Amino acid sequence: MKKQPKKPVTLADIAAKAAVTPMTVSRVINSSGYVHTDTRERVMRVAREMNYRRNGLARGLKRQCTETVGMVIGDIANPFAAELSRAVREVLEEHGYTLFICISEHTAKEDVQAFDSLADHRADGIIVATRASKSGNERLAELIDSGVPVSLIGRDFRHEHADLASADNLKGGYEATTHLIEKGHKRIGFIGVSLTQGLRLRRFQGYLEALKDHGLAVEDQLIVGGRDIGEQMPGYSTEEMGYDGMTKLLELPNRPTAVFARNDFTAMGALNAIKRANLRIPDDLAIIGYDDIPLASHTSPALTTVRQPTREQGRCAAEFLLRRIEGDREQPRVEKTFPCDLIVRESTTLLRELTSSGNRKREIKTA
Amino acid sequence: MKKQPKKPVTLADIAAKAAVTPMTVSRVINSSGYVHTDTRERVMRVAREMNYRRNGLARGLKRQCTETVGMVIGDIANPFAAELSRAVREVLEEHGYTLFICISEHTAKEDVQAFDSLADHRADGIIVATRASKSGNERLAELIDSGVPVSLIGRDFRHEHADLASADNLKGGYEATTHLIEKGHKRIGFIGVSLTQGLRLRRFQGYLEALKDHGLAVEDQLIVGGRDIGEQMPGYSTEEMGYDGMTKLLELPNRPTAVFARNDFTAMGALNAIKRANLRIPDDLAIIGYDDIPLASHTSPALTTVRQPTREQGRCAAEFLLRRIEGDREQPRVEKTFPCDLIVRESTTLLRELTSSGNRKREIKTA
DNA sequence: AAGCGGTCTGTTAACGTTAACTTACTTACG
DNA sequence: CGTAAGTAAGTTAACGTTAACAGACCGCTT
Repeated sequence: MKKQPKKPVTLADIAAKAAVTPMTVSRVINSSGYVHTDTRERVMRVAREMNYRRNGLARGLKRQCTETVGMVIGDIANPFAAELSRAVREVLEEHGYTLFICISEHTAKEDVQAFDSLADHRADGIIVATRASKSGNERLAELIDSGVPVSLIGRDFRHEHADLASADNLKGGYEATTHLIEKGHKRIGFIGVSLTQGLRLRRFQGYLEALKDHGLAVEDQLIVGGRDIGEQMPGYSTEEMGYDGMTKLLELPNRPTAVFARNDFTAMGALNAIKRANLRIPDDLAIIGYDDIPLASHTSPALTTVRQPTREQGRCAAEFLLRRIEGDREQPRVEKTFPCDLIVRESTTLLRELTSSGNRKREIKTA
Repeated sequence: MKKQPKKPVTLADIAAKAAVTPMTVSRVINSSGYVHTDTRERVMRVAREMNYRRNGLARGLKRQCTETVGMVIGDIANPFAAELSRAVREVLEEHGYTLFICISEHTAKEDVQAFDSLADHRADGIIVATRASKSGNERLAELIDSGVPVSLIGRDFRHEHADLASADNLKGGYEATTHLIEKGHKRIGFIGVSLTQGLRLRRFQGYLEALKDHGLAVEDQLIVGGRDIGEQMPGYSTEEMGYDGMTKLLELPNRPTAVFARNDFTAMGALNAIKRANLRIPDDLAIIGYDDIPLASHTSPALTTVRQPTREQGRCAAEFLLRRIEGDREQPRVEKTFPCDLIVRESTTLLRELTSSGNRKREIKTA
């Protein structure tokens, strides 16, 4: 009497065995409507015996919702994205939604693919945490127009009906740079973008603005790394970029005294290059990262960096999305920007500053 | 004549506008069967105009397959898992499948939840890369029994109809330890497990066996870190564990001369603790990690570690799964184990060894 | 001219579930 | 004792798609 495992058990199968109609079984499974206690127990027993699993496809088709949310991120293995997804999941779970994650590997093509997959499989909503791209934005706009609830995290894209949670990376970059300037640095490099591509990166804009506001010149040769070919680079390999970029900077006849790295991984690669060159940090070269990944406090010297409120952004985006899913899909856009915090650690702080405070602005000699 | 964005466009809508039946539209959309060129073009035009998106639920329900595969991983932000998922996706994409990822955060409860979600939404197969747990294994067995194709990566769980790809971490751990022993170390610590929990960790078993085979005693006090409370720890925070563990080891009256860390993050935390204690690596303390994450070659000193063939495992698991999805779901289990490579870098190699080779076995003084 | 294979399109009936409605029986109360 | 409210089921018809089959027409062979 062993059954073929091929065909999954359906409500009808259970109904037959329990001498009721599929509708009654449905009521039992969903605990909705009236069912007599005896019947309920009988049905439940049979369902368990037959190892019933509900069919989400049929259910979703009929009910027009799947209790599922998709999230698109550019790069797994990025502590920032990890924390984001964790926060998103937390919120969704409280509301009974399941999170499915798609990875775009930072390419526009797979970004679009991910949107399509999620939309086609009728996710109730989509959270987008990937970098903007032309084709991605277009497809996104199409989906939003056709009624798919969308919530963005730090993506440079606006739409009337898509909410946005982001960090104030412009200010973060500004403060990081200002921090270095206040330490007396006048020649500050940036690792991780090309000048042309960089304009899309808010923290880089902050860097430029800070230099300008303090009357410092932007030197092309101090801006290194970043490939112009569409940034097809998974974040995890950016330490390579940091190492290479810093190596390039060190070869300059007149090298910078401080460096702002695009993110902490880049900073760690740079850190390594500096050490290999037998230079002292921060005495010979100060360095600042971005994101405050867990490792940042575990390098030596510990990395000065900028923390963005990751959990908050994730939770916020999830809440925005749920409001849209469960409420009016056409409601006007909401946008929330979270402030960033400068986390000062050793990589920008001279040892003597650590003990004696005061006299902050000080000239640091160029090498 | 603007339409309500609420109701998604269906084949019937297109059919009406294009003066054909839904079946014909279906044929056009799927490029199957005969359709006259004129008709095809007309239908395609209308479909594009109306911004049609196919309904994966209805499609999956009717066709009994969703062209979707689910993957469960314990921890996003783990370079190992990232590389795995990348490889899996690669293979799946070649075969027209979409990958959805679920995160279990290393808890059994969410492991089970992820399995359920994927099964309920009728993923065509599931790739499992999480650590084994009792409840997880049970649910997994149920699903496999009821015909869901499952492929495992490095999970300590066997089932007649679930394939397995894994790395030989026992041997990896053995070789790592042997490497240290050959460098003359006699007191070798392990950071990252408790003695009781550790028996599930193959690389730790390798450590124990290597010690035994070389006539070295296992000292309880040299084995630190790892919490007994179900290992609820996301990998990204393991640098904390490395730092704390190493700190504990350094406080011992008779500290080890070498340390094997559970993974590279742990090793990096330990590295940091050693530096803070102003000890030299590897002179005072040699250290070896595991996984060879990209950062491992960018620490200073660069980290000796064990590399597992990550891409290969991912591709293999995906191929196993596809064979099962597209072929006989009841075919006997296939299992493939990949060898690991010891990657010797600076953290276990004395500087003088780097220049002059030879005379490998040498006594290293205890501090 | 009958018949055959190829082309094009339409019809029907599911896939598994559930919203909405209907039926029937029970109890409760003025 | 009639009727309203509550309980416990069953019936019907979708949700959007497609497999399977059935026509209808074409040109081509024999």
